[in-house]
Amino acid sequence: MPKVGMEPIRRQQLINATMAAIDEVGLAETTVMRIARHAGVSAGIISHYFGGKDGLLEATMRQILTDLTDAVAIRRRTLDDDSPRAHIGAIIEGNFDRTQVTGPAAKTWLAFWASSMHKPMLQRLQNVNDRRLYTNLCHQFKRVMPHSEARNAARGLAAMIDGLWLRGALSPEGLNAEEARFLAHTYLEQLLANYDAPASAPNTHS
Amino acid sequence: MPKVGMEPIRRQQLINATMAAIDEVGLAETTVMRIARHAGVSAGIISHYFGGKDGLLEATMRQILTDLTDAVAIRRRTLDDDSPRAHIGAIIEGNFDRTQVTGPAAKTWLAFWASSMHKPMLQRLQNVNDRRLYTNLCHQFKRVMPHSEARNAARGLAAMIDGLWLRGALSPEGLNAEEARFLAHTYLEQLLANYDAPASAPNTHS
DNA sequence: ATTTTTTTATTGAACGTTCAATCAATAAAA
DNA sequence: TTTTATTGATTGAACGTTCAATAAAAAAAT
Repeated sequence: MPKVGMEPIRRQQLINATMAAIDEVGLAETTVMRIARHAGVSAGIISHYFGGKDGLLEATMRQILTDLTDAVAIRRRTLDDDSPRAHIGAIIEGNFDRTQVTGPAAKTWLAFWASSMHKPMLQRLQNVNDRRLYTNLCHQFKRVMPHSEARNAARGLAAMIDGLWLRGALSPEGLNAEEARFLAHTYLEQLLANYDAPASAPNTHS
Repeated sequence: MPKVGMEPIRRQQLINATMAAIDEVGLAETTVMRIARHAGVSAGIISHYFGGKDGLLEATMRQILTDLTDAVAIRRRTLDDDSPRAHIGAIIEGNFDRTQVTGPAAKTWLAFWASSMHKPMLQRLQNVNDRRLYTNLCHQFKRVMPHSEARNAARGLAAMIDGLWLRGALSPEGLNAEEARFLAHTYLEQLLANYDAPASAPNTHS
């Protein structure tokens, strides 16, 4: 089977297999053999392409974070309205896209989240992303409210997004993305209510 | 050292040592030897009192959940005001007490949270607690707003509490409990604003 | 076109390490 | 002397990594 130019293909295969394995049995029981079996290759290949198991795990987390960043960035770039509400709305939407909020990516994300507490490299990646979410939210809120208010709004909305997502990942039924988005947007409207004109229709507590 | 009636003492010692170990190096690298060393006993004693490592981990999670439940229950029992606002406020306060929001309990909690995704017994414990938080919030909100509204308010506040706590556990500086409580209470006031008279002073966006 | 050589990709058994669990031995209290 | 509590060396299983062997494709030579 050795064809030339296998590297990018195998790398992606193994990253996907890693997510599948973590989704299946959790990070603690994800062995290189299980990952290799998912990818249909041998265990040794992991060390060959990623230097070892840790390298593969790091690459997998990197991809998840990249996917999230892209999901947000694309929505913000294709905005027909430059208002803070539109930007923050796009951030919410992007955070509940996550390539696939349901399925392997979701549980993998949470597994890495917990793991990052004690692995400096993962913690660094985690922190960069957390800070970006907060900074972006803060910047938009500051356009319509005092800075101290904006900081609290950003902290609150960031917590709500993570909390919705966390509860979704843990609930047996998985994350109801539609409901999560609704709750986040409703909260956003409440935050903006005192400073901005309502979006399209006033929120009528349907 | 063998005195009679050591069982409850050793059990507590080992549970505390488990939290200390998880706080120190994370769940993945928490071995029975490390726990035993923290407790100042030998590794074999863990199997003797808890049937094995898993038994000890389960007991540790049970205690954390019990502590949380108690922290909420105590505050709700000593309420001088039976209003929904007071009850929900007590739930918020209890959730940010957690015996010690900072320190070993916090990281242990998150570690178990992630682990519960693939361990049925931990998942059951996790679910009972999540459901209780939601049910309690929902019941109080229903006293002042339509049921469908109340459900959303409860889901939103539950997500905010978990999200604040999650971000706190992960941030290098640890959870700022005071700030978290402030954000949660502010959100509560926003949720109640349309249905209830303000608490003591109107919220003046300080 | 066919054969030979070189390069690249992959395998999987072997190795060393780590860990949880066990249990016979031990020691202190009753 | 009996009971209770505890130890810690041992055991067996599981894991990640390594590396010599292998096999297929690509390149070179015929």
